[in-house]
Amino acid sequence: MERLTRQRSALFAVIENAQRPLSPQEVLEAARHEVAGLGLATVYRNLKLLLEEGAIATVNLPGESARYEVAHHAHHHHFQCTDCQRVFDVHQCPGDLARLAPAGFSVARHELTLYGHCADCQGSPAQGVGHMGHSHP
Amino acid sequence: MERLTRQRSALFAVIENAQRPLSPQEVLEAARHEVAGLGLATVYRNLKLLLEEGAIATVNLPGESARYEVAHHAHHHHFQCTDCQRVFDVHQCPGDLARLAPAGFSVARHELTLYGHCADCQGSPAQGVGHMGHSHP
DNA sequence: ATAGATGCAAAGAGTTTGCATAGGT
DNA sequence: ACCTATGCAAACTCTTTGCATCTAT
Repeated sequence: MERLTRQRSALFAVIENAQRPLSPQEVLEAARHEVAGLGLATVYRNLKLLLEEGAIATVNLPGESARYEVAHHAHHHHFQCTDCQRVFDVHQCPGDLARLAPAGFSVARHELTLYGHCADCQGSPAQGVGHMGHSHP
Repeated sequence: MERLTRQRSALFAVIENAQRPLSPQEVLEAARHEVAGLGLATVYRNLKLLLEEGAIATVNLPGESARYEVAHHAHHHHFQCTDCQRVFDVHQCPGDLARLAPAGFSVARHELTLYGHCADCQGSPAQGVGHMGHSHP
């Protein structure tokens, strides 16, 4: 049976309260405010557990390592700001993408990532406003 | 100035002749048929060089490490077969995705990946026909 | 009390870099 | 001859695993 430890709840709370998908490192840093000696291995182990029980979901963007967000089962996509590197949810979907595949191929699923400037980075071409740290410093 | 070595031309030939994006490991294995003692570091160094001179392009799919293909500058997307893991080009594009982003966000670019069964894997639910190896054995 | 969870450190996988040598030009 | 490119091995980053200890139940 699973146990409710301080680290597990802190870790989940961090993901739940984030307004965007977080990397394991970001989760570690945020959760350490709550649980001082938290180790990175514990973060990875709990991310795997939370994934298995469906509490969180993996966000994989092209060329980036995995981020994690609370599982909101609705189909959605992601937007990455090319200034601040933060990732945001996009709840719209172009739909009907099956027709794009070559003849003889069947399409079951798709992933879409949009790139551009987020609302905070519109005016400032080199850095965001600084709500949260950059993924790529 | 750059030199034309056996390894560099073999390496580029492999990518040029492939009908799909290849991983560094796949490039190594294929190029070794031509240049016996080829090292992985040489593959990585030449991939970087070929990228810089615009001869090849990186193909980044969500959750996968980078693959490489010849640079055909036309905008296109990719399809990954969920059976054989191979990646194929998709030359169609849904277009007009800017409208999907949240208000205040500007969209400059997008990446789209389709998933399903390729032509070869239509009938066989567990493995492909075996033209080339699986990325995830 | 007991079995799962933690933290540390070591082990893996993928990619990059340092260095002496080989080989284009 | 010169100087880039190569191959090997070590370094690095990210993630996973082994193990002794801790702790929720």
